[in-house]
Amino acid sequence: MAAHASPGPAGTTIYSVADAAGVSIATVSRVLAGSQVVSQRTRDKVLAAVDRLDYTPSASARSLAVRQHEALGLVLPELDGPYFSELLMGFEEAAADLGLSVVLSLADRGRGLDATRFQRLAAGVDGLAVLGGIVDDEALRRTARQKPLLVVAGAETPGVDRLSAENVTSSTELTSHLLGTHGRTAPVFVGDPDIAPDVRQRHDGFVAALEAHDVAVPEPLRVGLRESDGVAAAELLLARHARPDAVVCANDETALAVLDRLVDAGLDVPGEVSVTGWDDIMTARYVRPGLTTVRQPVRELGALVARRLHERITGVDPAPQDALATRVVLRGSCGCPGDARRTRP
Amino acid sequence: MAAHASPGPAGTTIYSVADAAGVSIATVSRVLAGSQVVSQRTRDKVLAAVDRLDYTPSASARSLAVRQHEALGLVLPELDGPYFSELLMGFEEAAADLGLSVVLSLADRGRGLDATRFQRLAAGVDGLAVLGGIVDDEALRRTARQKPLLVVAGAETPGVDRLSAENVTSSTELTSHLLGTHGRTAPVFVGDPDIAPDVRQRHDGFVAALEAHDVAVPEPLRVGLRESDGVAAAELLLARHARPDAVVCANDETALAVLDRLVDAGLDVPGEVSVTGWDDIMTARYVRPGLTTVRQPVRELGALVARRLHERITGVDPAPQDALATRVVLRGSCGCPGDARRTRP
DNA sequence: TTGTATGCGTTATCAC
DNA sequence: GTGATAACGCATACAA
Repeated sequence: MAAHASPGPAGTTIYSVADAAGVSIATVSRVLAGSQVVSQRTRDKVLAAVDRLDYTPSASARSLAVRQHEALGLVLPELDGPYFSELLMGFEEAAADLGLSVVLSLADRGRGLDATRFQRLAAGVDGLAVLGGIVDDEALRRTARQKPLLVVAGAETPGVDRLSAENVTSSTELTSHLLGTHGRTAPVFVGDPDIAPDVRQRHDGFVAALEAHDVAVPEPLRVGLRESDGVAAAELLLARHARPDAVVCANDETALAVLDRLVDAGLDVPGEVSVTGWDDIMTARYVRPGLTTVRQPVRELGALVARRLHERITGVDPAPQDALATRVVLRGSCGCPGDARRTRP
Repeated sequence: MAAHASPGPAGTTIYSVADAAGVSIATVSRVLAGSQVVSQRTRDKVLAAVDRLDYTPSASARSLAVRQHEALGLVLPELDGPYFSELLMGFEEAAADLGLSVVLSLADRGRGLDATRFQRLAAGVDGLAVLGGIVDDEALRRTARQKPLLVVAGAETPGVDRLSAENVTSSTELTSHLLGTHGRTAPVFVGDPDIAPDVRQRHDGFVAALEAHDVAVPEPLRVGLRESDGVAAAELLLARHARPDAVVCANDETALAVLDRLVDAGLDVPGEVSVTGWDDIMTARYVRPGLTTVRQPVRELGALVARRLHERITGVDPAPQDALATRVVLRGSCGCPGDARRTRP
C-alpha cells in the first residue's frame, strides 16, 4: 500500500510561484507561456520556483480564461471488437498531435446515451464526434448549434456534418462477386438495417447487386451485431427448408459465428454456401476457411474525424470529404481459392 | 453538408438565464443544483429560461468554483486486442455511474507517454489510473503526491498504489498442468519479462513450476506481445536443433501466431508440442485446436480501478484489495481433450 | 425564499 | 521587461 491522498504541494497556484520567485503572477504566466519578452534572469528564477514547488497550472482556470477546453469529445457504443478500438486510436493520436485531450463517453448497447450525460460531455469539450445511432437527432442538432459536432458512420441528419467509410459500393461489389464469380443464386443478408446506418448501407449495396443480377431480394435476417446474434442467425438458417447458398453478414463477428455454426452442422463452406463478413478483424484471418470480408480504414477515419473537428473549432473551412474507401478482402469462405495461409493486412 | 460553427446560443451564461428569468444568478445556480429551498414558481421560471436559451453551464467555470474536475484520467498503451478495450469499458462504465467523465490518453507503443502530456492530463482530472510500464517512476511518484494515482498491472513502486489481476499463481498452475498432466519436459517461455510487470510475473510463475518439477529453467524467448512477435518466436523455435515440447506464451496474440506457424511447419500441436497463451481473446476460441489460456476479469479490474480512485478522491479509506483472481481455460492446444466446440465465456 | 458579494486560478490588457 | 487588475462563468457564505 502507499501514500494516501496527500498533503503534498496540492494547493500550489500561480501565486505561490510568483511569491517564491519574487515576481508577479503576470510574469509567471508569461514565462510559462514561453513569451520572449521576459529577461533571462527572471525566467530562470521563475522556472526554478516552478520546479521546486512542483507547480502545474489548473486546467479549469486556464480553460475559463482562454475560453477553450482544448479537448475533444468522443461518444462510442461499448467498444468490443477492433472497430471501435481502431477508431479510438486514430482519434486519440490525431487529437494528441493537435495538443488536444480526449474525453470519452461510452453508451450502453441498446439504450444509447442519455441526453444529460451527452450534454455534460459537450459542455467540457470544444467539439465532439458521435458514432451514428447512439444519440437521438434532436440532441444532436441542439449540440451542433453550440459547437462543432461530427457524426461518424451515421445517418444523414439535417444540420449536422458526418463522415464515414464507404459501404454501399463495396457491398455491391462483394455481393456481385458472390453472384457472378461464384454463381450464387440464393443469398441472404444477415443483419438489421434498422440497427445502424452502416448496416443499412451494406444492405442497400446487397440489394443493388441482387437487382442488377435479377435475383429476387429476400427479407434480411434481422439480428444484432454480436457473436451470439450470429449463432442465432445460423440456427434460423439451418431450420429453413430452402437454405441460402450465400450468407452476407453485416459484420465479422456475426459472420464468424455463422460460419462456425454452419460448418458445425455439417455444411460445406464454401462448397454449399458462401459466408462473408465486414471489418476484417483478426479472427477473420485465422479461421478456416479464411473469412471473406471488407476492410475499412477505421483508424484513418478516426484520425480524420479529430482533425476535421479541430479545423472547425479553429474556424478553418473544412474541405468537403468523401466517404473513405474500403476494400473487399477475398479469402476462402466465399469460394475463392482460400489460400490456406492468410492474407496479411 | 451542414451548419458551420455557429452563431447559436454559444455565449449563454448563467447571467443570461438570470436576466431572462428575472432572478439572480444565485437562484439559477440553486435551481440547477436541485436545491429544495427555491419556490416552485421561481423554479419554473428559471427552468423555462434555461430551456428557451438552451443553456449549458460551463464545465471549466464550474470546476474552478467547486475545485473538482469531476473527471478521471486513464493512460493506456495503444489499445488493440480486447484487453485494453475491456479495461476501458469497465473503467468508463464505473466512472459514468459515479458521475465522472473520463479523459483518455494513449501512449505510443514503446516510447511511453512523455512527461508533459502526462502532467497535462493529470492537471485536468481528480485522479488517474496508469497502466504499468508506460510512465516512468519519477513522474508517477510526483503525480501521486498531488492526487490519487493508481497503477494497473504494474510493478511495485514506492509511494504508488497499484491494482492488478493475479499472474504468478495461475501461471504456475498452467505450467504445472503442462508438466504434470501432459508430461512435458522441455517447455519454453515466449515473452520478455522486462517488457511489462505482467509478463514478468507470468514468467515467475512459469519458473516456479519448473523448479517444483525439477526441470531445468531455460532462458525465455524475449519477444514483444504482438502477432508479429509470435511469428518471429516461432521461427526461432523451429530453427533450434532441440525443440521444446511446450510453448508458454505471454499472451494470446503471440500464442496464436506461434500455434499457427508451428502447425504450418508441419508440427503436431498438441501431439508434439503444447502451446498456451494468456487473456482468452476471441480468436482463442475459434482456432483449432482451441487455445489453452488464462482468463482475466479485465472489465471488473477496470471498474474496480475507477471506484477505488473515486474512494480516494472522496477521502474514503480504501479497503486493501488483493489481486483479482484469474482462471486457467483448458482447450485443445495444451493436449487436453480439445473439445471441437469451444468453451463459451 | 431570494439577492449580494466574494473567491476559484488563469490569461490578457493596460499602465509603468 | 514587469506589475496591477479586470475579466472568465460559476458556487456559495452571508445578508436580507
